[in-house]
Amino acid sequence: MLDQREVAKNFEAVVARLQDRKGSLDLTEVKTLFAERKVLHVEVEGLQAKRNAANEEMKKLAKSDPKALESARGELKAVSSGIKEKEARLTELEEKLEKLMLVIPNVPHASVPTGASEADNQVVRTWGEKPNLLFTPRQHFEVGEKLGMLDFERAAKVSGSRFAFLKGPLARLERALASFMIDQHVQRGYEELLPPYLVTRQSMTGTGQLPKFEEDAFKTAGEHELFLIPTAEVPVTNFHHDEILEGATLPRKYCAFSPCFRAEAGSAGKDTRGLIRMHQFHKVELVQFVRPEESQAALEALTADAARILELLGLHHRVTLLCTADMGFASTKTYDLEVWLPGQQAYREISSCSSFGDFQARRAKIRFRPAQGEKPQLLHTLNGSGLAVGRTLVAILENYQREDGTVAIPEVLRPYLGGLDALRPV
RNA sequence: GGACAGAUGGCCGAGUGGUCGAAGGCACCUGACUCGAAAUCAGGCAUACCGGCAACGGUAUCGUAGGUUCGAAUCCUACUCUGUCCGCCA
Repeated sequence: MLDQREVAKNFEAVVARLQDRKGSLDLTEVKTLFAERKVLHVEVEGLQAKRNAANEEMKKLAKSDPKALESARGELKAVSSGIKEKEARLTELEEKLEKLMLVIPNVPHASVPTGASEADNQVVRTWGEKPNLLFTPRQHFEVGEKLGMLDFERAAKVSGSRFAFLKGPLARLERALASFMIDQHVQRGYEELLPPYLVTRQSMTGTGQLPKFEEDAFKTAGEHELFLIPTAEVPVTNFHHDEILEGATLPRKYCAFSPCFRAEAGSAGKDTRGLIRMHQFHKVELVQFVRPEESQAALEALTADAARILELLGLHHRVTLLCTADMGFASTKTYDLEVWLPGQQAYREISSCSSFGDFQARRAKIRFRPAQGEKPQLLHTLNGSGLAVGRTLVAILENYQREDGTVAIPEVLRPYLGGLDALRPV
């Protein structure tokens, strides 16, 4: 959520920058409501002050003059009900304003390129090179099925489309990847959290998934409404909901492994084959809580922490800076990590690292005290995938495949697989 | 699922319908004392919004939402959450 006062103060500039995003919205109503609210607010406060003063008199009359008390009581009753009416209108206005504010996206950082589509994203750097395969590389699902370790048909029977069973060594590889990533991040100063996979509406609103993107989420049936997390970002960011952190304890860095659940509404027909786009997948997430002045540097560092996993796995990839049109709702700036998939002959997103400014902190009420005795203020949040485990598995299957259908296991993962050096057909 | 208990400031914890933005304590800040520190003493110390250069003044906030009342932290109702015990279960 944006700061209402900032929006009111720099209205033109904010509107202009929001126009650069896709599907920008009209903010004139916000401006009008803000002005109206201010007038009404002053009015209500004045009336309340009068009532409070009158009540002081009542206190005295109660002792000295019971008769005058009775007549004054009638008058004050009218005053009180008048105030209540105005208060109700004010509440209504505020709710309307709040509702509008909740669906306004974050303002892109000045360093974010303006663009009209993902074609305007900028490649910032590239690591490694495309593997030199002396045969026509297969796509990961062909590799997996040939190995007899990937079963979409049975998954469809059990759960429908966009689910998969992994079998044997491939299932173990998925677990190994997650453990490897977590171990690496813990070594780099991230604290591991194992979060709840079901969260409240409030938590989903705190990080920005709601109210605007409810159709993307799975939620529980029945009167006990809970949402399946689309990413560990939601529980981990809300870990500090409504808290004031001591400045000396910043930055706080967490990593978390979790399954992620996504309805994938509106992506019908996209990536229908394979493991790229699933209703359920595993991800290791990095989340940071930092001082505002440190968030830009923290984004660079967090992105590097995520990219480092790809480097250790020897996977060729590039880092792109998303343009204004391609950024997520809550983000001020986002780097995507795109891994090379020889089977697809394409770079595919495997991590998305964002800085949110105080946008999430304002929604989730996360503050810090800069120094003892100083006033609490909103901190900045960041997060990024480190990495999407399923897509990493895809990248390994495609990049490490051999002509005979076996798949080499990257050195760094072998200790997690009992020394296994390759996947071989069963 | 059943039975109780509770929800107050950064933390702990008092609170009779008006004298309560809220005692007291802890933590923290300033000053005094001290060579310095500890201890002690004095003062300060919630958040948000509005007005003001400022001092300061006003308004709201005691889990959430309603209600009663001239007036609610205090009374009533519902809800949420937490704790304890019992049952059930991985």
